[in-house]
Amino acid sequence: MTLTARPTEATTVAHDRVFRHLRSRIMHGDLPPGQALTLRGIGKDYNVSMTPAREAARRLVAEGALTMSSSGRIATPELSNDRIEELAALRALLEVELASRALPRAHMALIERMQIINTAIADAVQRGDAVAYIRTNLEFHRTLYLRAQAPAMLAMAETVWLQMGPTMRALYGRLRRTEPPQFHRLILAALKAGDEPGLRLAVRSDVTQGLRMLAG
Amino acid sequence: MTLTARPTEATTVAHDRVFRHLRSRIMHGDLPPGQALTLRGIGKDYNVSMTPAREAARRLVAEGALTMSSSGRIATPELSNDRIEELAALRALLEVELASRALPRAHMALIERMQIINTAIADAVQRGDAVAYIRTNLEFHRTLYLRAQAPAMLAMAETVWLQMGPTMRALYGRLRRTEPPQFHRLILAALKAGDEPGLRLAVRSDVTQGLRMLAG
DNA sequence: GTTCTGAGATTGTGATCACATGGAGGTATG
DNA sequence: CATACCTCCATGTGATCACAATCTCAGAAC
Repeated sequence: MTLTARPTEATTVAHDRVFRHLRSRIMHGDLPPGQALTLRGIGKDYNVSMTPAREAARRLVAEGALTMSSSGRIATPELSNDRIEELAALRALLEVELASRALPRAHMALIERMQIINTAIADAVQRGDAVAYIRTNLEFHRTLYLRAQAPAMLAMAETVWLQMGPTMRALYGRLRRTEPPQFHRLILAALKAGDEPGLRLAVRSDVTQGLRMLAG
Repeated sequence: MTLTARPTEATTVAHDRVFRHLRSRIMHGDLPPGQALTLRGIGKDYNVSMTPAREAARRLVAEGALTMSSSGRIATPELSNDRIEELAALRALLEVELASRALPRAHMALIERMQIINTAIADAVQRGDAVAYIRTNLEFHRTLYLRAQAPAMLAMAETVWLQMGPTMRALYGRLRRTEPPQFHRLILAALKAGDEPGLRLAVRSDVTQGLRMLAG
């Protein structure tokens, strides 16, 4: 807690470390849907007692990253098709708005960074690395949305990503993707052209494409 | 977002009871912005130890209903004007969509229920009861949105309400409102007429009116 | 009057424990 | 062979405690 010497690291509190690490794993599809977790197990993984494990679990449940049965057992969520559709609609709503707000502030340096990330996505796809694919894909989006200067909106978008994390991984396995997302090129083109309607369409298409593959 | 409790059964779990009660108080403006809370104090209020109080507080922090300082102290949020604007924009985004989805399913019985709630809002306004005003106003909106069959989206809208709760109360004091929300009449009229564009506009106007008064 | 200091009180954190509940798996019974 | 039952282990819950960090505020120093 008092180790303020390290500049980049915030709090070193145990429950927060557990929370952040677990959150990242879930968001990036490191855990399959329906994966059961136990407080004692989490505690053992991170060398802490049940207390910090419980607090991390609580926060994750509150964010929808984990579900709790009536008896208190915790697991990653198994989403129904309706829920997946709804979350995709939420992504479309939120991310189109975020992209739109970021557009006036998206200069060339940002677009170039996004292009580099896009090549990393292609890498992950070629390696068939689902976790790396999800992580870099979200990084692509987050890089843009950070420019929107809308932290509450970005937090909501991340909450949606979090809820979809385990399912995204399962979906990736079914998609057998061989190429990077086609709509990323459209997003980058619209950004360069300052074309807002085009950007909105491209983002909406990108965030709902997985859904279309699921339904089709 | 909250646990799916069986309709008639009250959960006996302490931390959940604390969580729900505190959440309701915050959402409805029972606490002013910046109000500090302590775990031992919460525990005392609900006759429980620190443990359930901590868990409730964690969940509320995760939902944005409470903020945590770097030293772990918890308090209701004091929102900047930028943040208020952003949350209002989120309300507009989410609630316009929810209303739009509810429209095809909004039959006369629902509209009549909303009209009854609207008179309760007028009541609260006349009595100058801020908490009752906020609660009935949210009930008006929630009654409509429940018909949208979009639980994740509704949960997000509630999260926004939650974050604005304490500030809403403070705003209400400044507004010195004497009449019920004018746009509620437009919402009801659009519902009756099945007028989607009109409904979207009315909802958008309603959820951003407080903001306009703040800025103006 | 203002600022610094330091001691005491307050507060969050994490570990541990007793307890009740629920689930899994084996056994008996049809 | 299937199903009901029962026992034991695993798991979440809540209370309590020791501890460290932090806040508060009275009093001293300038």
